[in-house]
Amino acid sequence: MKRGYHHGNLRQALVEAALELIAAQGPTGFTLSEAAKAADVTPAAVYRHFTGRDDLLAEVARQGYEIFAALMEFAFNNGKPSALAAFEATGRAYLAFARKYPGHYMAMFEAGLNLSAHPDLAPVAQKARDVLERAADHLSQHLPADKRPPARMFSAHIWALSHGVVELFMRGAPGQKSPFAPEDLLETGIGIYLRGLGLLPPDR
Amino acid sequence: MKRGYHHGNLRQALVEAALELIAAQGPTGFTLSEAAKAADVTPAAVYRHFTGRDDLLAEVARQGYEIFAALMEFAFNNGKPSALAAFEATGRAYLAFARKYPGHYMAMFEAGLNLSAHPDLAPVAQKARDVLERAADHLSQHLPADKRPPARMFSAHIWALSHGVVELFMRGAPGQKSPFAPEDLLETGIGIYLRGLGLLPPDR
DNA sequence: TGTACATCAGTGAACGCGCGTTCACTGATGTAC
DNA sequence: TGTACATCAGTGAACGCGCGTTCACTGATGTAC
Repeated sequence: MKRGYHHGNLRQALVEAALELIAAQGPTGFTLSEAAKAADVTPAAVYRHFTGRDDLLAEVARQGYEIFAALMEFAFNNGKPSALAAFEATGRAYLAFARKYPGHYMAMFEAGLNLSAHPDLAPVAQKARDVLERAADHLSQHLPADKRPPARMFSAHIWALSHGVVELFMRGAPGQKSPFAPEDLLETGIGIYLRGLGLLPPDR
Repeated sequence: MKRGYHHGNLRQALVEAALELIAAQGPTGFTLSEAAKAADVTPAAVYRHFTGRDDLLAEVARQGYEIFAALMEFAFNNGKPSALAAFEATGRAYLAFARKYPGHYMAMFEAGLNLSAHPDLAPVAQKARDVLERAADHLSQHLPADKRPPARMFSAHIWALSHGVVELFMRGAPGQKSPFAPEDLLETGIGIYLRGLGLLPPDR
């Protein structure tokens, strides 16, 4: 790490400290003072880089959406090799993101951030949502127009299923254990759903 | 309300004050002191009825699971008039519960309570889960045994979808609005899923 | 019915704590000459 | 290359706040006689 002015890159160091705290204690357990401490810095120093606690939290979420959108985009891969394969890849990418970037995920979806209160946040969040919707739209082109559900509804179903799987079965829900791996749960769930749409052959 | 000893029924009054606070500010925004204040009582009075903040929160969740299980049981109605109708009714009941009892719902699913740390909580939570699983099991009897997914997986899919719909599309997610009513989203989602299982005719 | 007593729900004051935030400051870094 | 100066990232002390929790208490209620 290059040491530049004083600390070097305190801004990013704070973001990373926040990430670990959020991953460990949830978005509400995260504290400006603790993040400062983890970055070996006085709490007051945080105010050189962020307007306050909320702003730091929002930056964590923003970086999360950035990574998330990129990951989904990569998985979608412009609908190649096939609309179906690309769609299933985005589903897997959703879960992979939640697993690999728990701090980001929690900041994005469990912090209750007001998107419109943070102008930097809304567009990148929308961008992430758009990828999934695009994948759904591509795929639904393979359906006869009269039995085609709106792509936004289609993608909302998958988003909801994925989010539910993460929240209920991936978090080490204390005192409760899932009999299935989240990845399997999502994969089979999406499979059944796509069969229901006529996008997969009816037989298993 | 019958006025009994001193306050009457402070224990339940505190639970109800907590419910409103949780519904308004989320489970982590809930505060023992505020709940006491809302019940017109000193914070110290709470300790006559609960061992502390966590215990009060857990009681809110416990009552929630109680209501939830009863509601699901009622909707399931022992699989009548048909396994399919009963199953769909439980799905609707899930969402209805989340909408009607937001404070309970949040305490149950968003507070991150450690089920095993609160011995009263685990059995009633399990009871609620069992209803949905029973509904799934009934329904899956209508499938040929070789294409029948395990009932627990089946019910996990529906649970995850329902939970995701609540979290993403029912909460007045600030700065973000859903194009679909959560109820519609869940109903269509379950419909497609059941068609995928061969439990509904393939055509719309 | 009346009185003396026991119970115990709720009080009020106090505690230590960590929080987010502010402010005047200092001293390391970057830059102009 | 050396010096004087400007910048500004981070410090350290302080603040007011609300939190959960404790404790000795008080006084309304219930009960025994």
